[in-house]
Amino acid sequence: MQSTTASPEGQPVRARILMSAFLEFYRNGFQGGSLNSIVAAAGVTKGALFHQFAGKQELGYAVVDEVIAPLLRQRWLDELAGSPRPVEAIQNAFRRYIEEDIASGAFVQGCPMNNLAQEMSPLDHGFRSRIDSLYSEWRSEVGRAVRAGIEAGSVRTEVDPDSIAVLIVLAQMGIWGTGKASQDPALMRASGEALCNYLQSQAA
Amino acid sequence: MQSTTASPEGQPVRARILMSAFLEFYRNGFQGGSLNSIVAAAGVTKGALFHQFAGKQELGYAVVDEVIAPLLRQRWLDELAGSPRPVEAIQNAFRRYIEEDIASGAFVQGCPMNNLAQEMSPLDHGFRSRIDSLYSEWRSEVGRAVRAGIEAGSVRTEVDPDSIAVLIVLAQMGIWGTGKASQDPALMRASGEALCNYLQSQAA
Amino acid sequence: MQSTTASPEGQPVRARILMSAFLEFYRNGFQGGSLNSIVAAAGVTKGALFHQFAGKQELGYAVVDEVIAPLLRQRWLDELAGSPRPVEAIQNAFRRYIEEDIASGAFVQGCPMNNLAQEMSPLDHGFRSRIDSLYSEWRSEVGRAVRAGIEAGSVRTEVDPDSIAVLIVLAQMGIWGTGKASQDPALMRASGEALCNYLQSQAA
Amino acid sequence: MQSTTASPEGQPVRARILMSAFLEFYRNGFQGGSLNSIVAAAGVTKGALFHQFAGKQELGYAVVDEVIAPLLRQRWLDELAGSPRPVEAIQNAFRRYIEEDIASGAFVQGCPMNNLAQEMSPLDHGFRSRIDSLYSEWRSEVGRAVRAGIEAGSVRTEVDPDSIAVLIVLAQMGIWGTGKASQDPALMRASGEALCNYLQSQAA
DNA sequence: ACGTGCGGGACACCCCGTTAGT
DNA sequence: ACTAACGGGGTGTCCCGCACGT
Repeated sequence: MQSTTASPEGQPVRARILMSAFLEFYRNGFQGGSLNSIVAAAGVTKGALFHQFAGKQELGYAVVDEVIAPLLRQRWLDELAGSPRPVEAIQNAFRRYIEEDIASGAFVQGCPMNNLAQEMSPLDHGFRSRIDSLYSEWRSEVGRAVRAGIEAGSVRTEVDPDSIAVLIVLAQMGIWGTGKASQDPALMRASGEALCNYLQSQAA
Repeated sequence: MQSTTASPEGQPVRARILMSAFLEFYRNGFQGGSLNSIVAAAGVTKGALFHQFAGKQELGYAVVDEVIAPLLRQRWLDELAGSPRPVEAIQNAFRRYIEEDIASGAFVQGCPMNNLAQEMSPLDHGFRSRIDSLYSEWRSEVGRAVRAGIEAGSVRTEVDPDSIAVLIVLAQMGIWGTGKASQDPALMRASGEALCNYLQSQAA
Repeated sequence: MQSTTASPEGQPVRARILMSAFLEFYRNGFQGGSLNSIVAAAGVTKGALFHQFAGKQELGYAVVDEVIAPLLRQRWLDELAGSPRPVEAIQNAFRRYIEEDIASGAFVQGCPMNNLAQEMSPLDHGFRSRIDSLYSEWRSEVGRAVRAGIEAGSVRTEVDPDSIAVLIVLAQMGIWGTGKASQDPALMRASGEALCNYLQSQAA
Repeated sequence: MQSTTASPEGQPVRARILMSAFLEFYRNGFQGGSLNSIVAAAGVTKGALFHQFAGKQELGYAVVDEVIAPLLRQRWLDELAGSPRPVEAIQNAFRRYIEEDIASGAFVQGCPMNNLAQEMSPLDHGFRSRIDSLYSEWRSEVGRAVRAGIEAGSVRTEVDPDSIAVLIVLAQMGIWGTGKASQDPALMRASGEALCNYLQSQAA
């Protein structure tokens, strides 16, 4: 029944706040992000924010759970699920998202999940455990896909699926971190290709 | 009678402020770090800080130039300089620092340079250009060492030195980022080994 | 089907709110007390509260009228009504309630009526007039009882009933105030005994 | 040396803040008092307040230590110190201050020390211990004066000095509490006289 | 009769910078 | 070279009250 009554801008208030918060934290970090900016951008009041979330911390947690996690699954995990050729799927994903983020300019802001991980992991257990779970899920999905690829014959039998999974997630951090620090599209592309070349050597 | 007069604690004022600032920013980030905490930890007053540095921003720049840059060179670049076997040297460095940081517990705070890079690159050009220069220097040194290794016969001739350099720096970001996000020593070790195995495959 | 429908917890909503409000204001004062805490403790929503009471102020008035006033009459006035030996009755009441409040620990919170009187009298006429009426009633009842005691021969004929009444109510404020400020049961007992000794000197 | 540089209004900033805070807390209680009102009345900024006091709590403690305690000693303790006729001295003090507070209208605000004691004792140990110490000092001084009166022959030898001291402090709470709750000068005078009559019966 | 979502504003905190003085 | 007092302003928190809806 949801008394959300479709607000003026057409989105329910809670979703508007979450989206604004995601963007604000993406741009300025969690600690640097301002609730005033968030409510202003969302077109709502502080009262509405405080009604929906117990405070800045809970809002941050909700951003991870309700915005970042779905984004991760949509971008990286879903298409990996049933693929018999995981190496190609991963290469394609890297190449596609690198180009997308360069085209949109988003690459200079890095990866939203990694940004939060690097900023908040040592400071707040709630953030750390949520984000660590997502990275674990990511590694686990890659491992499963690689194992499937070995069975399907598209991946060499000697490779260690868990080791590859660790390296891929690690490389995603590093590639987007490099793009953010250098703001150099060419360097970001080179980073992606360095990884893709390594992956190619693991294919059957 | 230069202002380097040894203060009560035995260090000149400017150095004490720099060290406190480095630690504060390492722990709480640049935006989250407090000048009040810094001066309190350094045992000086705000007046002294503002006498030595024009403001928080300039202090941050000085931390990069005068603390982080030397640290980077000492830890990663110096021993790479004349080594005829770069692959081994890099492997050793990774293994040693991973163990050191696990032993000291510092791994949960990540890499100071990467922390600042991820937080400040999109927000402040002064930080970004300084840090990007350091990463460039790093890649350049690795590339030079690999080329030397090829000439010395310790590295296979097919490898692209620049590509390896990109990948190594990228992997350092990713490994320390993984350690920070997971707070799991085993996972950090596994990340390091995944990289070292790859490097091994590039040796002659 | 009046709104007195027994709620889940077995008490009608209005009574539950009043009790929660009484406790909240007793513990944190009227200004410091939070409506959110009250509704949470009562297990109702703010809508219910605002349906029953026009606002915080009216709720406070209702607490005085419907909780504190009955409490006062039950504890101090009822047993005084027909007593021929008022001095003993008052002494007994003081001694009993001092011990009860020490045993329950409530003495560190003082007297609910006096607390509200001291906090709100200069700030809000509605509170002041209600509470002042109760104190007047108290003095009036003590005066009547003392007069009855004089007629019954249990009180010396020289005493001024009104003066005694003033002093007794004043002393109740002072004793519970002393207990609250000192949190020292021995001092509270000594205060009560100092009063009882004085009263004894007024008996025939 | 005091760098207080005699501010525009002629008083050093810290003293102006303390005085404003005392008045604000006297009128609205500690919890109800607003730092904004205090700085506005003192003609200073938030920065100045925060520089002088660590927060609202510390400001409240300083008001007790640096405003209320001296006031207590000046009004009640000093002239009691060497008096050979303590009963008269105390009676005079009560009568004088009751009339003064009625004339100034301050009696409707009660006693500043008792106000804070009743509001904050159960909520904050720092307030409670400070104020309790002052009340203890008061009782101790009255006890000493009564003992001196017994030796000087102005007080009956049977009276218990400690018991009288307890009663006097208790009565001060009660008298000013009564004045505040009733806002009736006649009732406040009657309260004072009831106490003075009792004291008279203790004189030699 | 009562629940939900929300408005608007005040609050204490505390930050970074400056200025007058030593 | 260094200090202390102080200026403004922005932060997250959270409160009381209303307007719907059922």
